[in-house]
Amino acid sequence: MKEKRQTIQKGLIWEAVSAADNHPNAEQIYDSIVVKHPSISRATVYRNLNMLVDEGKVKRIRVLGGPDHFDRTLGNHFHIQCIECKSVGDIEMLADLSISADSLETYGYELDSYELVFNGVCPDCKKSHAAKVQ
Amino acid sequence: MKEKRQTIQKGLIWEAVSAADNHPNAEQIYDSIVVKHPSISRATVYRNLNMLVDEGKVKRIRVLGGPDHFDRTLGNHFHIQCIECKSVGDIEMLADLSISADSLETYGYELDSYELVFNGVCPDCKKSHAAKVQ
DNA sequence: CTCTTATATGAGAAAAGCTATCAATTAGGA
DNA sequence: TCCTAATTGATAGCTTTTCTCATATAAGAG
Repeated sequence: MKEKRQTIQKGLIWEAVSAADNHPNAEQIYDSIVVKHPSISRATVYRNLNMLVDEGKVKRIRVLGGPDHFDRTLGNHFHIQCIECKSVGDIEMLADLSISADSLETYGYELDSYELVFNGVCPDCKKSHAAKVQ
Repeated sequence: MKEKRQTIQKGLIWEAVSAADNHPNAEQIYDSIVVKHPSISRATVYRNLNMLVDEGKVKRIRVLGGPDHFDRTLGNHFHIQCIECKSVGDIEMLADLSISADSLETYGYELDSYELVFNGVCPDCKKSHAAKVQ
């Protein structure tokens, strides 16, 4: 009795996250699937995203005042969210936080994960500001 | 017509955040105030916490799967949350992220803030594990 | 000190995001 | 093909936070 069945839905959700060039949230993933597979439920999307996160195949990106975003885990990088349009972009590894993470043991904690998210104004939104000011 | 009135409630909320040695969430702040000032409303607590965050007097700590926590901003430090008991602790500055932050401009972003949260098991929860296993 | 009025509050409804529940469906081994 | 536990879809429910609006109040004007 192994357990962990492969289902159509699981496949579609994994595809949707993998294919996305942005960092979609659960609703956006649902939207992208429901066109081709109208019977899919939001609950299934949330459930499977959680599974993928638990399995380490997908990273959950928690942002200020909005739904979680999801990212196929491909190497070490951080994220930056635009505080205006809410889009999420990638930031290449800037600091080696794994070193910092190790020293956490001096605090008596057993480290599980860490999350670094930058907040700023993206190039596009900066541009539209300039347009408005003129 | 300046505008930004000082109220009893504002004072109480600021006091509550300042006095707390842990990193309370909105509900805990409400609870600590309501004993002495029973008429205070949750809405007022949320409203004023948001103001304090906007003014930079208080830092919002966003954690996985739970309410935001709040911390009086005192110098540069990060946070670590126990993934079991949900308590939030302080971590002294381990890496100079302001340097990393500067280089974000190469991405065309205008940086506003960043947030680094570690997730792990706190000393107390580790202890109770050990107790159970034996 | 009183009047004025725009800001702030309190109470509760509502929104947003996510999880729980459960009957019906289905993957996949026997 | 059959069996059965895992999974799904639908929806209710929960948690956290914001919104709405009538009422109360801070603080400047007179």
